[in-house]
Amino acid sequence: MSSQYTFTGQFTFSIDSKNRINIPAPLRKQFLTKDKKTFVVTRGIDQCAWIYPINEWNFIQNELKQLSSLSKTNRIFLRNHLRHANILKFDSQGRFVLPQSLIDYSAIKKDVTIIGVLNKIEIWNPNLLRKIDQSDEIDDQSYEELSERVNI
Amino acid sequence: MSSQYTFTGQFTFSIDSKNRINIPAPLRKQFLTKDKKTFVVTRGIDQCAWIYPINEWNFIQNELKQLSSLSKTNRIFLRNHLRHANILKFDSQGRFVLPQSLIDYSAIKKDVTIIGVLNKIEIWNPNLLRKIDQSDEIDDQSYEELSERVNI
DNA sequence: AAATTAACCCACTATTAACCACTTATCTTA
DNA sequence: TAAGATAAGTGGTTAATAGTGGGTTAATTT
Repeated sequence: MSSQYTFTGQFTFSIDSKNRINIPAPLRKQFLTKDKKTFVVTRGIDQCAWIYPINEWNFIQNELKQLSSLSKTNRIFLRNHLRHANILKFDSQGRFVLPQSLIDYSAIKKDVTIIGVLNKIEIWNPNLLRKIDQSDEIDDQSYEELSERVNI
Repeated sequence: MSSQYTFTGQFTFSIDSKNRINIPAPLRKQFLTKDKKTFVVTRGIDQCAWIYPINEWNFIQNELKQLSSLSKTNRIFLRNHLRHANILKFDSQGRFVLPQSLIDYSAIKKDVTIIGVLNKIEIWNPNLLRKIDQSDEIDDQSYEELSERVNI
Protein backbone atom coordinates (compact mmCIF):
# COMPACT_ATOMS: atom_id res chain seq x y z
CA MET A 1 0.00 0.00 0.00
CA SER A 2 1.43 3.36 -0.95
CA SER A 3 1.27 6.42 1.27
CA GLN A 4 -1.83 8.53 1.55
CA TYR A 5 0.15 11.69 2.12
CA THR A 6 1.08 14.20 -0.51
CA PHE A 7 3.25 16.80 1.15
CA THR A 8 4.61 19.32 -1.32
CA GLY A 9 5.97 22.86 -1.35
CA GLN A 10 8.62 24.89 0.41
CA PHE A 11 8.25 27.34 3.29
CA THR A 12 10.67 29.45 5.29
CA PHE A 13 9.72 29.92 8.91
CA SER A 14 11.55 30.80 12.08
CA ILE A 15 12.26 28.81 15.22
CA ASP A 16 11.47 30.72 18.40
CA SER A 17 13.29 31.13 21.71
CA LYS A 18 11.63 27.98 23.04
CA ASN A 19 12.68 25.89 20.04
CA ARG A 20 9.19 25.81 18.63
CA ILE A 21 8.59 25.43 14.91
CA ASN A 22 5.34 26.07 13.17
CA ILE A 23 4.12 23.54 10.65
CA PRO A 24 2.95 25.41 7.53
CA ALA A 25 -0.82 25.35 7.29
CA PRO A 26 -1.02 23.55 3.93
CA LEU A 27 0.99 20.65 5.35
CA ARG A 28 -0.64 20.69 8.76
CA LYS A 29 -4.10 20.23 7.32
CA GLN A 30 -3.22 16.73 6.19
CA PHE A 31 -2.41 15.74 9.75
CA LEU A 32 -5.56 16.99 11.36
CA THR A 33 -7.87 14.81 9.35
CA LYS A 34 -5.85 11.64 9.58
CA ASP A 35 -3.58 11.51 12.60
CA LYS A 36 -4.88 13.78 15.30
CA LYS A 37 -1.74 15.90 15.54
CA THR A 38 0.67 13.05 16.31
CA PHE A 39 3.87 12.60 14.34
CA VAL A 40 7.50 11.51 14.59
CA VAL A 41 10.59 13.68 14.18
CA THR A 42 13.86 11.95 13.54
CA ARG A 43 17.24 12.33 11.86
CA GLY A 44 17.17 12.52 8.13
CA ILE A 45 19.79 10.69 6.13
CA ASP A 46 21.03 14.06 4.97
CA GLN A 47 21.77 16.80 7.48
CA CYS A 48 18.15 17.65 8.25
CA ALA A 49 15.22 16.46 10.36
CA TRP A 50 12.44 14.26 9.00
CA ILE A 51 8.82 14.37 10.07
CA TYR A 52 6.56 11.38 9.52
CA PRO A 53 2.83 11.32 10.32
CA ILE A 54 2.30 8.68 13.00
CA ASN A 55 0.61 6.08 10.86
CA GLU A 56 3.32 6.44 8.26
CA TRP A 57 5.81 5.82 11.05
CA ASN A 58 3.85 2.82 12.29
CA PHE A 59 4.38 1.23 8.94
CA ILE A 60 8.13 1.73 9.27
CA GLN A 61 8.09 0.34 12.78
CA ASN A 62 6.40 -2.82 11.64
CA GLU A 63 9.17 -3.32 9.15
CA LEU A 64 11.77 -2.82 11.85
CA LYS A 65 10.10 -5.31 14.18
CA GLN A 66 11.04 -8.06 11.75
CA LEU A 67 14.72 -7.68 12.65
CA SER A 68 16.17 -9.94 15.32
CA SER A 69 18.52 -8.37 17.85
CA LEU A 70 20.76 -11.42 17.75
CA SER A 71 22.34 -9.98 14.63
CA LYS A 72 24.91 -7.31 15.31
CA THR A 73 24.12 -5.37 12.16
CA ASN A 74 20.47 -5.34 13.13
CA ARG A 75 21.21 -4.09 16.62
CA ILE A 76 23.28 -1.18 15.36
CA PHE A 77 20.76 -0.34 12.71
CA LEU A 78 17.79 -0.44 15.06
CA ARG A 79 19.51 1.54 17.76
CA ASN A 80 20.63 4.30 15.50
CA HIS A 81 17.33 4.63 13.75
CA LEU A 82 15.11 4.51 16.79
CA ARG A 83 17.00 6.51 19.35
CA HIS A 84 16.70 9.70 17.39
CA ALA A 85 12.99 9.28 16.80
CA ASN A 86 10.72 11.44 18.96
CA ILE A 87 6.97 10.95 19.04
CA LEU A 88 5.41 14.38 19.35
CA LYS A 89 2.20 16.32 18.99
CA PHE A 90 1.80 19.87 17.93
CA ASP A 91 0.17 22.42 20.19
CA SER A 92 -3.07 24.29 19.69
CA GLN A 93 -1.22 26.78 17.48
CA GLY A 94 0.12 24.04 15.24
CA ARG A 95 3.69 24.14 16.52
CA PHE A 96 6.02 21.58 18.08
CA VAL A 97 9.33 21.83 19.89
CA LEU A 98 12.25 20.45 17.94
CA PRO A 99 14.49 18.39 20.28
CA GLN A 100 17.88 19.92 20.95
CA SER A 101 19.70 16.91 19.51
CA LEU A 102 18.02 17.46 16.15
CA ILE A 103 18.67 21.19 16.24
CA ASP A 104 22.33 20.36 16.67
CA TYR A 105 22.34 17.66 14.01
CA SER A 106 20.63 19.91 11.48
CA ALA A 107 22.70 22.95 12.48
CA ILE A 108 19.56 25.05 12.81
CA LYS A 109 19.93 28.63 14.02
CA LYS A 110 17.14 31.16 13.56
CA ASP A 111 15.42 30.35 10.28
CA VAL A 112 14.26 26.98 8.97
CA THR A 113 13.20 25.86 5.54
CA ILE A 114 10.38 23.34 5.60
CA ILE A 115 9.76 21.25 2.52
CA GLY A 116 7.14 18.64 1.74
CA VAL A 117 8.43 15.41 0.18
CA LEU A 118 5.35 13.23 -0.36
CA ASN A 119 5.14 11.03 2.73
CA LYS A 120 7.49 13.11 4.88
CA ILE A 121 8.44 16.67 5.72
CA GLU A 122 12.02 17.89 5.89
CA ILE A 123 13.35 20.62 8.20
CA TRP A 124 16.51 22.33 6.97
CA ASN A 125 18.92 25.07 7.82
CA PRO A 126 18.26 27.30 4.76
CA ASN A 127 21.97 27.77 4.09
CA LEU A 128 22.71 24.05 4.14
CA LEU A 129 19.85 23.32 1.80
CA ARG A 130 21.13 25.95 -0.60
CA LYS A 131 24.59 24.47 -0.49
CA ILE A 132 23.29 20.93 -1.07
CA ASP A 133 21.17 22.25 -3.88
CA GLN A 134 24.27 23.42 -5.72
CA SER A 135 26.61 20.52 -5.01
CA ASP A 136 24.25 17.56 -5.20
CA GLU A 137 23.42 17.71 -8.86
CA ILE A 138 21.97 14.54 -10.33
CA ASP A 139 24.13 13.43 -13.23
CA ASP A 140 22.69 12.30 -16.54
CA GLN A 141 23.53 8.68 -15.91
CA SER A 142 21.50 8.61 -12.71
CA TYR A 143 18.59 10.26 -14.46
CA GLU A 144 18.70 7.49 -17.04
CA GLU A 145 18.51 4.88 -14.30
CA LEU A 146 15.66 6.69 -12.63
CA SER A 147 13.73 6.80 -15.86
CA GLU A 148 13.60 3.02 -15.91
CA ARG A 149 11.73 2.95 -12.65
CA VAL A 150 9.69 6.12 -12.49
CA ASN A 151 7.46 7.37 -15.22
CA ILE A 152 6.92 11.10 -14.93
CA MET B 1 1.85 -11.49 17.04
CA SER B 2 4.27 -8.62 17.05
CA SER B 3 5.06 -6.44 20.03
CA GLN B 4 2.73 -3.75 21.22
CA TYR B 5 5.55 -1.57 22.48
CA THR B 6 7.09 1.27 20.56
CA PHE B 7 9.91 2.63 22.67
CA THR B 8 11.86 5.35 20.91
CA GLY B 9 14.05 8.31 21.76
CA GLN B 10 17.20 8.99 23.76
CA PHE B 11 17.53 10.48 27.24
CA THR B 12 20.47 11.22 29.51
CA PHE B 13 19.73 10.81 33.21
CA SER B 14 21.77 10.20 36.30
CA ILE B 15 21.94 7.27 38.67
CA ASP B 16 21.68 8.31 42.32
CA SER B 17 23.54 7.28 45.46
CA LYS B 18 21.11 4.40 45.99
CA ASN B 19 21.62 3.08 42.45
CA ARG B 20 18.21 4.25 41.37
CA ILE B 21 17.51 5.13 37.76
CA ASN B 22 14.52 7.06 36.57
CA ILE B 23 12.64 5.77 33.55
CA PRO B 24 11.95 8.69 31.20
CA ALA B 25 8.31 9.68 31.32
CA PRO B 26 7.59 9.07 27.62
CA LEU B 27 8.76 5.47 27.97
CA ARG B 28 7.25 4.90 31.39
CA LYS B 29 3.79 5.81 30.18
CA GLN B 30 3.69 2.72 28.03
CA PHE B 31 4.20 0.51 31.07
CA LEU B 32 1.54 2.00 33.24
CA THR B 33 -1.28 1.18 30.90
CA LYS B 34 -0.17 -2.29 29.98
CA ASP B 35 2.02 -3.95 32.56
CA LYS B 36 1.46 -2.35 35.92
CA LYS B 37 5.09 -1.36 36.47
CA THR B 38 6.62 -4.83 36.20
CA PHE B 39 9.57 -5.46 33.93
CA VAL B 40 12.76 -7.47 33.48
CA VAL B 41 16.31 -6.11 33.46
CA THR B 42 19.01 -8.27 32.02
CA ARG B 43 22.34 -8.18 30.23
CA GLY B 44 22.28 -6.79 26.77
CA ILE B 45 24.28 -8.52 24.08
CA ASP B 46 26.34 -5.37 23.82
CA GLN B 47 27.82 -3.78 26.91
CA CYS B 48 24.56 -2.38 28.26
CA ALA B 49 21.47 -3.41 30.22
CA TRP B 50 18.20 -4.35 28.54
CA ILE B 51 14.76 -3.71 29.95
CA TYR B 52 11.75 -5.67 28.75
CA PRO B 53 8.16 -5.13 29.92
CA ILE B 54 7.03 -8.32 31.63
CA ASN B 55 4.69 -9.58 28.98
CA GLU B 56 7.29 -8.89 26.33
CA TRP B 57 9.68 -10.97 28.36
CA ASN B 58 7.16 -13.78 28.57
CA PHE B 59 7.03 -13.81 24.81
CA ILE B 60 10.82 -14.03 24.61
CA GLN B 61 10.83 -16.89 27.08
CA ASN B 62 8.54 -18.82 24.79
CA GLU B 63 10.93 -18.23 21.95
CA LEU B 64 13.80 -19.50 24.05
CA LYS B 65 11.90 -22.64 24.96
CA GLN B 66 12.20 -23.68 21.35
CA LEU B 67 15.93 -24.12 21.74
CA SER B 68 17.10 -27.61 22.54
CA SER B 69 19.72 -27.96 25.27
CA LEU B 70 21.38 -30.71 23.30
CA SER B 71 23.20 -28.01 21.41
CA LYS B 72 26.18 -26.50 23.19
CA THR B 73 25.61 -23.09 21.65
CA ASN B 74 22.05 -23.17 22.87
CA ARG B 75 23.08 -24.11 26.37
CA ILE B 76 25.55 -21.29 26.66
CA PHE B 77 23.19 -18.82 25.13
CA LEU B 78 20.28 -19.76 27.38
CA ARG B 79 22.40 -19.72 30.49
CA ASN B 80 23.84 -16.32 29.89
CA HIS B 81 20.57 -14.75 28.99
CA LEU B 82 18.48 -16.15 31.79
CA ARG B 83 20.76 -16.04 34.79
CA HIS B 84 21.16 -12.28 34.69
CA ALA B 85 17.48 -11.54 34.35
CA ASN B 86 15.90 -9.69 37.27
CA ILE B 87 12.17 -9.15 37.63
CA LEU B 88 11.60 -5.68 39.05
CA LYS B 89 9.03 -2.97 39.56
CA PHE B 90 9.56 0.72 39.68
CA ASP B 91 8.65 2.81 42.67
CA SER B 92 6.00 5.48 43.00
CA GLN B 93 8.38 8.02 41.42
CA GLY B 94 8.99 5.81 38.41
CA ARG B 95 12.48 4.65 39.41
CA PHE B 96 14.07 1.27 39.94
CA VAL B 97 17.37 0.12 41.41
CA LEU B 98 19.76 -1.29 38.87
CA PRO B 99 21.42 -4.46 40.28
CA GLN B 100 25.10 -4.09 41.03
CA SER B 101 26.05 -6.87 38.62
CA LEU B 102 24.52 -4.93 35.74
CA ILE B 103 26.11 -1.69 36.84
CA ASP B 104 29.45 -3.46 36.68
CA TYR B 105 28.71 -5.14 33.36
CA SER B 106 27.61 -1.88 31.76
CA ALA B 107 30.41 0.11 33.40
CA ILE B 108 27.95 2.70 34.62
CA LYS B 109 29.26 5.55 36.76
CA LYS B 110 27.23 8.71 37.29
CA ASP B 111 25.32 9.37 34.07
CA VAL B 112 23.30 6.95 32.00
CA THR B 113 21.92 7.22 28.51
CA ILE B 114 18.56 5.56 28.11
CA ILE B 115 17.33 4.71 24.64
CA GLY B 116 14.13 3.18 23.34
CA VAL B 117 14.53 0.35 20.82
CA LEU B 118 10.95 -0.71 20.00
CA ASN B 119 10.25 -3.62 22.32
CA LYS B 120 13.08 -2.94 24.75
CA ILE B 121 14.92 -0.16 26.53
CA GLU B 122 18.71 0.03 26.69
CA ILE B 123 20.75 1.54 29.54
CA TRP B 124 24.22 2.73 28.56
CA ASN B 125 27.27 4.40 29.92
CA PRO B 126 27.16 7.53 27.70
CA ASN B 127 30.83 7.27 26.82
CA LEU B 128 30.56 3.64 25.75
CA LEU B 129 27.57 4.39 23.58
CA ARG B 130 29.45 7.22 21.94
CA LYS B 131 32.40 4.94 21.28
CA ILE B 132 30.18 2.23 19.80
CA ASP B 133 28.49 4.87 17.72
CA GLN B 134 31.74 5.78 16.04
CA SER B 135 33.33 2.37 15.67
CA ASP B 136 30.36 0.24 14.73
CA GLU B 137 29.61 1.65 11.35
CA ILE B 138 27.45 -0.52 9.17
CA ASP B 139 29.27 -1.28 5.96
CA ASP B 140 27.69 -0.96 2.54
CA GLN B 141 27.40 -4.69 2.07
CA SER B 142 25.32 -5.06 5.21
CA TYR B 143 23.08 -2.21 4.13
CA GLU B 144 22.51 -3.99 0.87
CA GLU B 145 21.49 -7.13 2.70
CA LEU B 146 19.20 -5.19 4.99
CA SER B 147 17.53 -3.55 2.06
CA GLU B 148 16.41 -6.96 0.80
CA ARG B 149 14.49 -7.54 3.98
CA VAL B 150 13.36 -4.15 5.20
CA ASN B 151 11.65 -1.58 3.06
CA ILE B 152 11.90 1.84 4.62
C1' DA C 1 20.78 -7.93 67.50
C1' DA C 2 23.11 -5.30 64.19
C1' DA C 3 23.59 -4.14 59.64
C1' DT C 4 22.19 -3.83 55.21
C1' DT C 5 18.75 -3.44 51.81
C1' DA C 6 14.31 -2.37 50.06
C1' DA C 7 9.87 0.13 50.08
C1' DC C 8 7.63 4.34 50.94
C1' DC C 9 7.08 9.13 51.58
C1' DC C 10 8.00 14.01 51.14
C1' DA C 11 10.07 17.99 49.01
C1' DC C 12 12.67 21.12 45.89
C1' DT C 13 13.81 22.78 41.26
C1' DA C 14 13.84 23.06 36.46
C1' DT C 15 11.71 22.01 32.47
C1' DT C 16 7.78 21.44 29.71
C1' DA C 17 3.28 21.85 28.10
C1' DA C 18 -1.11 24.31 28.12
C1' DC C 19 -3.04 28.69 27.70
C1' DC C 20 -3.71 33.42 26.24
C1' DA C 21 -2.76 37.44 23.36
C1' DC C 22 -1.18 40.11 19.50
C1' DT C 23 0.22 41.06 14.67
C1' DT C 24 0.27 40.07 9.95
C1' DA C 25 -1.58 37.96 6.02
C1' DT C 26 -5.33 36.05 3.32
C1' DC C 27 -9.92 35.52 1.99
C1' DT C 28 -14.77 37.07 1.42
C1' DT C 29 -18.27 39.94 0.34
C1' DA C 30 -20.46 44.12 -0.39
C1' DT D 1 -11.60 47.68 -4.65
C1' DA D 2 -12.25 48.53 0.11
C1' DA D 3 -13.58 46.78 4.55
C1' DG D 4 -14.53 43.33 7.47
C1' DA D 5 -13.80 38.77 8.81
C1' DT D 6 -11.11 34.80 9.17
C1' DA D 7 -6.95 32.30 9.38
C1' DA D 8 -1.90 32.05 10.03
C1' DG D 9 2.37 33.07 12.22
C1' DT D 10 4.78 34.68 16.40
C1' DG D 11 5.55 35.80 21.23
C1' DG D 12 5.06 35.44 26.19
C1' DT D 13 2.90 33.75 30.92
C1' DT D 14 1.27 30.43 33.93
C1' DA D 15 0.35 25.97 35.69
C1' DA D 16 1.52 21.22 35.64
C1' DT D 17 4.85 17.63 35.32
C1' DA D 18 9.30 15.48 35.37
C1' DG D 19 13.77 14.71 37.34
C1' DT D 20 16.43 14.59 41.41
C1' DG D 21 17.65 14.29 46.28
C1' DG D 22 17.04 12.70 50.69
C1' DG D 23 14.83 10.78 55.01
C1' DT D 24 12.02 7.26 57.63
C1' DT D 25 10.29 2.87 58.42
C1' DA D 26 9.82 -2.03 57.28
C1' DA D 27 11.87 -6.18 55.74
C1' DT D 28 15.97 -9.24 55.07
C1' DT D 29 20.20 -10.85 55.91
C1' DT D 30 24.30 -12.08 58.66
